[in-house]
Amino acid sequence: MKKKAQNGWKTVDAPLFDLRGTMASGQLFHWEPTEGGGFRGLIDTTEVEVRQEGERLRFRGGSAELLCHYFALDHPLEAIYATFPDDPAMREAVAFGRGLRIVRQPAWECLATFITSAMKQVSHITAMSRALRERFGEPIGHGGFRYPDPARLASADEAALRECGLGFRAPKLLETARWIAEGRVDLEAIRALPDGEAERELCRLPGVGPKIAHCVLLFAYERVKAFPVDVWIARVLLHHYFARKRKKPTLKELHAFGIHHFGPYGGYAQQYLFHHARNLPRSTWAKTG
DNA sequence: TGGCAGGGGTTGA
DNA sequence: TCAACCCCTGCC
Repeated sequence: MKKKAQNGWKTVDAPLFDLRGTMASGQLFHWEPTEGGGFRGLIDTTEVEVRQEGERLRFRGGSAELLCHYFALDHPLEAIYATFPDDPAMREAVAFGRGLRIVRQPAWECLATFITSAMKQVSHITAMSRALRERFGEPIGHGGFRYPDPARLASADEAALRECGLGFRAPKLLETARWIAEGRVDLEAIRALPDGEAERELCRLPGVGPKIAHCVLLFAYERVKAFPVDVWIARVLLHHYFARKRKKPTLKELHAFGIHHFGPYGGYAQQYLFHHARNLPRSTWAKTG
């Protein structure tokens, strides 16, 4: 791991890492692209600007350790790929997304962002995240804002959240923020629970169902086997693995298939399939719905 | 320019 | 199992 300061810029080795792909893979919604082809954002409370130069990251703000941890540069990607099922869909997805990593996100920010994501496209999730930060978050550095903590959102009123574009998600986020601020739910305690129990605890929260619980397990609690099934993954699975089935599987059945078929790093497999699917022509999915 | 369909899900009946 | 929930974006 190399580090070298120059005008505040430092570098760190980042072999087999695709920064742009990771940013665009639907797990992060608050990084702003910069003119130099990089990104500016916050890692929890630390303002960071980062860009990729070959197999290295050039960054300012934060430390090499912080970036390595956040971007999960310690995950053994080649070994993870080796656990994936050897089928055409998976091979194509890995070839397309090589270097994509599942980031270690702060739990509250991850949970709150995914509560706002229901029935929304990436561009709008990004807009809601920005609006919430700017309205309720603490300002940091050069125009950046922290994600508002549960206590801050708990003290907001629903109308203010709706003004951030949340629509019917506003009361859900508000209630969940209150539960956490009041100590009725402890996200760090959930982190320590086994997968099944953690999922059940998350699903108690208003606005959290199986899909969002699986996203939090995967993106915040590093449960790399967790397998969120959203409409994109459902499309992929139906298209590649259930095309000949007469009876269309339910979401629950698709989830069970995903957990079983994709192995110990199912969450990684899911992320590669998702990222690949979203970048295929729309006509690919015309028949699968 | 305006109108309309539909979207990365949850929930309650 | 299914409609309702907000509202913004993209498309015609």
